[in-house]
Amino acid sequence: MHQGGQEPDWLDEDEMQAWMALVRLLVRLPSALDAQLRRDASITHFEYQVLAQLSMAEGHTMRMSDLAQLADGSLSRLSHTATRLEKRGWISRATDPEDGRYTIATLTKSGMTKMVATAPGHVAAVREHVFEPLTTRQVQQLAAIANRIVGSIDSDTGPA
Amino acid sequence: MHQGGQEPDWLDEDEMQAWMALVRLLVRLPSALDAQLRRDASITHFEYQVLAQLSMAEGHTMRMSDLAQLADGSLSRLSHTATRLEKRGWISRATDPEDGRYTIATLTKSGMTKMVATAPGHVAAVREHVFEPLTTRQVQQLAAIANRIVGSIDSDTGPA
DNA sequence: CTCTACAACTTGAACGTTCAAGTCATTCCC
DNA sequence: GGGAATGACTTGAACGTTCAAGTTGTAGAG
Repeated sequence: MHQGGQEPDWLDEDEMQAWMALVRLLVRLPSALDAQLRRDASITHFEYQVLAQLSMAEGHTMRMSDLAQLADGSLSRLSHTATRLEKRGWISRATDPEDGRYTIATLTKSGMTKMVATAPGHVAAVREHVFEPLTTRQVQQLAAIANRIVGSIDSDTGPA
Repeated sequence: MHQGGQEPDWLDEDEMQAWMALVRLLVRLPSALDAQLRRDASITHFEYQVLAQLSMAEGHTMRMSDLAQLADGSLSRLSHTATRLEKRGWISRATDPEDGRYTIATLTKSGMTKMVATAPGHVAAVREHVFEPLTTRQVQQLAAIANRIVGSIDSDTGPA
């Protein structure tokens, strides 16, 4: 808010250009990736993330709260999403026998099949729009930049 | 399974790390900026973009279709948004007298006041989360990277 | 052992976006 | 000049996310 140095009220020309480019990226890339998943798999990017995290977990099982964090979403959002995924038969939920407060989500066999069918197309889209247009060096730069920005947001609000 | 040619099926470790960092950025930065605008100005980021574009236009006036493109949204989305902004008294719409197919949106005096009150806080948030955590060099890199990725998306779908 | 506090969900309503029509004005072509 | 084609919106319903309760389960204090 008030770093010691100078904080002009507006952005200079270079900053403005970078900012507009970033806004376009923030709008277009998510919508392009969402569009591919909706078109080819009738699934949301967030739903994909949920299924993907489960498919990578031990026993294809995870607590809802851990899953929410890994998939970058609120618990409420995950709960609604889980309801939908359950209706489609891709996951199931059960109370954690070791602690009744937790709910454990499990990827079903059908859900795993869905992932196997969906992942290659999605990875291809990511590759096409992110890794193909960039040099190896730019990919490293991007990772560093993204981590820096997210770090700044985390230190502002809940770092958890 | 992979290594066949230039397109392996999965991402290697560096790519995976970069990809996860990017996804986090794509989720967290928009929501952080939206949150600031909602909290301090009861306005959406898209609504802000619309008002900002109008405030920068000649005569604070623009065709809906041009506005939709500059604000990176569909015409339908802009139309709904315009209805809301009109109800709040920040813009007005009128048929283009030179061509009845177009609709011209104009920022009202009250809308300009809103912008003047809202912009500094939003710019501060952008500065805090984007420019402060990055070096000048990283800002340049980010702009180049964003343009590359958006270019790839544009060349795939509608370049317009 | 009960009472309070808290954490992990779940739910329903409100909100914004998308999608698929639908309306209206202009242009093109015969 | 009439009729199809095109482009610029607008509208309403469906969908997903957020926000504000509400429920349930456990731990901790007394």
